[in-house]
Parts: sequence; structure tokens; C-alpha cells
Amino acid sequence: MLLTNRVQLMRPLVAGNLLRRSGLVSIRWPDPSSDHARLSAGWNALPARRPETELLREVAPLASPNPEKIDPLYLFACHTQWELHEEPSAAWELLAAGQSPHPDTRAHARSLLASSRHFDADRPIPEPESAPTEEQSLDTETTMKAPYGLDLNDDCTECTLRKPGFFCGFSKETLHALNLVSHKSVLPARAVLFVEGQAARGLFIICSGKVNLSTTSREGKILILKTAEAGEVLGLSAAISNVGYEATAETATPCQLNFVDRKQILDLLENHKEVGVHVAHCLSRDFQAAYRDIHDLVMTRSSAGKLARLLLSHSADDDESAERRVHSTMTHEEMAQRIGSSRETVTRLLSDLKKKQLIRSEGSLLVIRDRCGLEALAV
Amino acid sequence: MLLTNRVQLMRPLVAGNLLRRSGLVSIRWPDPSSDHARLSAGWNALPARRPETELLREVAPLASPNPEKIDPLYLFACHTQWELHEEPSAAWELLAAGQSPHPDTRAHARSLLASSRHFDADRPIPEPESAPTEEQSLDTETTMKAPYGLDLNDDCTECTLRKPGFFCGFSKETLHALNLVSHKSVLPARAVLFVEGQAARGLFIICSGKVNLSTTSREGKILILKTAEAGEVLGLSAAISNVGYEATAETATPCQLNFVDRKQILDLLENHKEVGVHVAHCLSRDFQAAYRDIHDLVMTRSSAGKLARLLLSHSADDDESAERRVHSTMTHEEMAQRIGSSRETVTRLLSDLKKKQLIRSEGSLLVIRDRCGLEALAV
DNA sequence: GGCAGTTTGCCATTTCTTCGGCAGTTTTTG
DNA sequence: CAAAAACTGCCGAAGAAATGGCAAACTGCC
Repeated sequence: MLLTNRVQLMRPLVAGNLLRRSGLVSIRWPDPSSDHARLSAGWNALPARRPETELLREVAPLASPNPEKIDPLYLFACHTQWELHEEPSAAWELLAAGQSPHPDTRAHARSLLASSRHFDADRPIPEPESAPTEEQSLDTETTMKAPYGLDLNDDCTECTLRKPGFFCGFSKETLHALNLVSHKSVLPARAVLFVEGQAARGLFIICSGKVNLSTTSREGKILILKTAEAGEVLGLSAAISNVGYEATAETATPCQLNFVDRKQILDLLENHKEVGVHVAHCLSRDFQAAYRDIHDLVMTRSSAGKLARLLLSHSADDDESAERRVHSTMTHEEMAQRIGSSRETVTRLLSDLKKKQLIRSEGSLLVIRDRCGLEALAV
Repeated sequence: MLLTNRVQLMRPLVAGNLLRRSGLVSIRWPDPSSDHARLSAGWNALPARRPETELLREVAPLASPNPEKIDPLYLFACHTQWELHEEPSAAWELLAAGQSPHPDTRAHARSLLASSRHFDADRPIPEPESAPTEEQSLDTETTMKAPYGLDLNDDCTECTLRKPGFFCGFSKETLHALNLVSHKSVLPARAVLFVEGQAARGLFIICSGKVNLSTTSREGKILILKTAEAGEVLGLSAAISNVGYEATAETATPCQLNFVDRKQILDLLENHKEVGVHVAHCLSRDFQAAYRDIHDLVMTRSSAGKLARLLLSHSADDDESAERRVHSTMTHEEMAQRIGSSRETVTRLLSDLKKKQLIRSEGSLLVIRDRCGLEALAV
């Protein structure tokens, strides 16, 4: 089952895809007389069988501007249904709630997701197209190999996406071994690869696309730690030390991914000397980045400094005119999540910057007028 | 030269040791007519030769309760003297200033230290006892092998300090190779192993003792990231990726250390398969810890939560009475530096906790009266 | 064109934290 | 033992940021 959420943003293709796949799993609706079913009025109110459109309507209100907090009992009931009966719609509700704008709801849903036994090593749900388990991979997969307009490379050794510096920049021999144990897949944007705290099943190599790594506080506040790009590897450290994933990974764009099971990674590590060195380098880089993040996030007194740094880091390094640089679209909310602040503060600071003539907005585009001024702010 | 600072805390033995060693380096005082010497009145005011006691008096005032900001030009002059003439007293001033309570002075001094060419790979100053370079290691070293009441193990393969889980838990063969390339040393408390940003010369394995890892903001605010214990390794990631150390390491207790040069580490990594796996595991652990730190430091809204967590993490896990636990001595200032807050806030919060009957102070000891209450605060 | 949902901008209020200062207490040092 | 330094505790003021709410602009979709 695809873990794509934020229904309202999905292309029809994706939604159809997802729901068709959901349909493949045997549906067992809760026995109305069971305790679980009676846990919450909300759960009982669900019809015994819901057409796809109805399901969509039901989930969408979660993202309304004044979001209602979802009854925790309802979420728990969903969790129970999913755990006990593998009811896909229940998991779907949880995933949607995990994206809810309401902090409590989001936090609660995510913690339930993280504790799900379905997210353990033997059931790789979030990585559906090439899941190594039998019952999931032998149905309609073959017809869906290359959606979202991306080419899917079946063979790592002949992969045209690979560039210098990629994690998969191994020798031919090692690459061949990697190819034998890895599972390629394509996912749409907003798909959740894994959730913070969930037991590590393996790692994901990003062949193309971008993936956001984030962490959620108990209050539901989200901090986007980084955006991993093509060539990077996700979940490496968690897979190696066999602990829970340290962050939540969610595709920011359609992605081609390569999944490698934990055990296979450890095998590669044992049997191919270069893998150890390679992994050590990758982890070192990630570690350095994490410390830089700590420094930047904790030590910077003002949000203004952090915002300035964010803007600078997101502005392309093309010194065309050495003065102005455009800036990608990012909502204020997302910027706030990247600097560990609130939406309001970002809005405030941005208008300050505009007043100070440091930036200018051109439609939905942000233009940096005074790079040096920003750099001074970034301390 | 020993990089021990905070003169006022040093035992006589240590101070004498340090200054004797300083005397070994040829002293070349600045030519009064040179530009560097005229940079600052403070520098010119120094006598051409200062007895040890005078040096001590001069450094001590840096830590006065109402610290004076040291003239940046004077610091820069020190830096210049040290860089150009290898004047030890100048480096000494910088190191003392790097511990100054005055934020600006501290920040400035540390950044000068970090940019020192003397901290590059070919001149391992902070690790004096067993420095591989000739001119430093062939004088009085042999008579100073085991100060501070610690036994110094010359041979890793027969080291009695090694315990399961230690970084040096290699096979006999690898351990032998490690032994050949590593340099043992003993350092007093408050010695600086390396400074944030400084080019990585190699790594330090902690045989015994504790080392604080910290990072400093531009404003001079210090954040203590972690206290590394015996068996842990410092600077591993920086050595592997050959970038600057990600934090400043300073011994918290007298320590036995084992230094391994960068190149030797890479050699070991290449030639001993188990090293790669081992390093990968260590880095994974560190990485996980860093992410946990980010989560705890950035996502926890209130300082109260962070303080509660700090207290809990520092209380011994001996559930003798399941209700109260003692807590090590740590100044409010240090607690503040560990949770990224200010001394004032810590003082305030602690008295709050006392009012709420969650903790109690017994002399210089802190007693946790209500573990559960604290845990609730820690979110 | 109209609607729903999202995004932005803005306000007042409140909470939390820091700053600077000062006095009392404890610890270290000579 | 005495002096010096460091640490603790406390106060008021100032500042930054979060909160919650609301309206306007903008978007995509029916």
C-alpha cells in the first residue's frame, strides 16, 4: 500500500493507484460488536463499505484552515484496526492525520505510526513497488513500473542517473552485488518512506528526486532537518546500528529509489572492503552536517539570522549579476519548519526584510536584492 | 606545549610543567619596531621577559566576575606573534582568552585559534606527550610519562582499561596494528584536545577520563554537546572526511588518551576489514546521538523541559529507593551551557522545581524527590 | 464565475527568556 | 586564616517569539 498522503494534492493517477492497491488487500471491516469498533463514535460512523470518492472526502477536511483536532480515541481505534486486522483504510486515516495541521493530532498519529508493528522489518509497507515479500509484489506491480514520467533503471551497473559522488559509486564488482540485493521503485511526491522511531528495515538510495527528512516534537511541531538529493542515502545509520530511524523521510518530488534490506547491507559491509570505507565517509558527512545543524539551530540567537541563512542557502549560486538571486517557492510555513520557528515569525521577518530592501517579492518568487546584507544578518 | 588553560584551577604540578615546557621553545620577542608589535598598546606594554608568576597574574584577571572585554587588536597581535614567531606566551594568551567569561573575547579568541596554521596536521601541539614530531618529543618527555596519578599503558594489546564496547575492541591482530601507530598520552583536566574548525590531525581514543565536546557561537555562547567517556573516540568523522573538527574537545577530568594520526586511520581502514565495520558502527551511534540532540534542543519548547531531561540523564540509575536520586555537581552555568540556555534561566527554573517539591538541594548535592514529576516536565 | 482551500499579512496578547546588576554564600588560593 | 574568586539567588526591565484570531489575496477546480 502506498503511503501517499495529503489527498488534496494528489494527481488522480496517484490516488487511483493508491486506492486500487488498497483494494487488493483483503478488507475486513470491524465487527460492530467488538470493543475496538465501539471505541469511538467516529469510527462507528464509518460505512461498512466506502467508495473511493467518499474516502477522499472524509480525509480531506483534516487539512482545513481551522483544523479540528481529531479524537485521539478515534486515532487509536484506527491504529488498532490496522494492527489487528490490517485494515488499509485505518492506516490511511492515520497517515492523513500524521499530516494534519493540528499539532496534537499530528503528533499522536505519528507516534502511533511509529509504534506500528507493521512497520517492522518483515513487512516493508512504505516501499511497495518492489517489496521483497511475496503476497504484495506479485500482483499488478509489473504494469506499474515507471509511472510519474520517470525512467526506471532495473540494473544499477547500467544506471544512467549515477553521477560522481553518489552513494552507489562503487566498483563494478560491488555494484553488481548491490544490484542483486536492491529493489528499485518509483514513488510520487509526498510519499512517506519511513517514520521517525520506526524500526529500520533497510536503507534507501535516492536515484533521482528529493526527499525531506523531518522530525516531530511531542506537541506536533515539525522540524525539517534537510532535503536529501539524488545520490544520497537515507536510513544508513539506523540500518547499521539497527535502531529506529532517526527522522521521518517524505518524498518532496517524485522519486526513484533503491531499497536495500538491512541484512543485505551488513552482508555487503562484511564482504566488500570498499563498502566500509564508503559508508564511513557517508556517515562522516552526515554527522558533520548534523553538528552544523545543531550549531545553526541552537546557537543562533535570533530567528532572523536563521531565516537569512535559509534564504541564502536556497538561492542558486549563479552570480549572474552578483546582486540579485531568485529563490525557490517555499511557503512561510515550510520555512518556519526549516528554521524551527513559527509561520507568523517568518511572515514578520520577511516583511522586515522587504522594508529593509534586502529582498523583494516578484509574484511567487523571492528575489534577494542585497546578498551581503543578508549575510551580515546570518551572522 | 600543553594547552591547559584556566590557570586558576591548575595544580602547581601542572602549571610548572606547562611553563617549563614553554621555556623550552626558543623565545623570540617582538621587534618593537615591527608593525605587529605596534598593533596594540596592550601588547607593547608586555615586558620583554616575564617570570612565570607574572604571566599567571596577567592571565588570571580574564576570569574576573565583571570581565573586561579584551581588545580584539591585542588578541590579533597575539595570534600574529604565535603564527610568525611561535611565541608561546602569545598562544597562551589566546588560549586563556578562549576561556574568558566575556562572550566576544571568547568567540574572537577561539576563531583565531581555529584558524591557526599551528593547528594543522604537521604540528600536533595539543597532544604533547607523545607528539610524533622530533623537536618536541625528545626532551623531558620520558620523565613525565605518568603524571596525575594515572597509570599509562604503553601497549594497547595489554591494556587493562579496555572494556567491552570500547572503540579499541578490535581483534588481536588489528589491535597490534593500532598499537604501532597510536600515541599514548596523559592530560590534566581542562586541557584542550582540539578546537572547533581546526583542521583534523587525527583522532583521540579516550582510555580513561571524560572529555567535554562543545561548540561556540559567534557571540561566544558555549553549548556543551556531550561528555565523552572512556572507550569513546573523538574526531573520528573529521579525521575521515578530512575537514575541520566539528566541536571543541576539552578534558573534564584527567585523561589517558590515545592519539592516532589521520593517515594512519585511513591506512587501518583500508587494510583491516573489521575497522570499517567498527567505524561505521561508531559513526552511526554518534549520528543518532546528534539527531537526538537536535530533537531535544530544538524541539523542546521550554527550557524547563530541557533542564528536567538534563537532571534525569545525570541522575544515577540506581533505583535504591525508587524515589530519590542524587545528582552530580554541576554549576548552573554549566547546566545552562548543556541545555543551550542562560545561567539566569537555570537558576530560576531550579528554584521553581524546588518550590514544586520536585527536587531538593542537600549541600552541594541535588536530590531528585519526584522522578515522575520531572519526567512529566521533560515531555 | 464561483467556491473551497491555501497562503499571506497583520494585530493584540501572553509567555518565556535574557540582560544587567547586586548581595550573600561557598570554595579556592596564598 | 584571610583574601580572592566563583557560585548562587533574586529583581526589574526589555525583548523575542509564540498564540490565536481574522481578513484579504491567490490558486485550482467544478
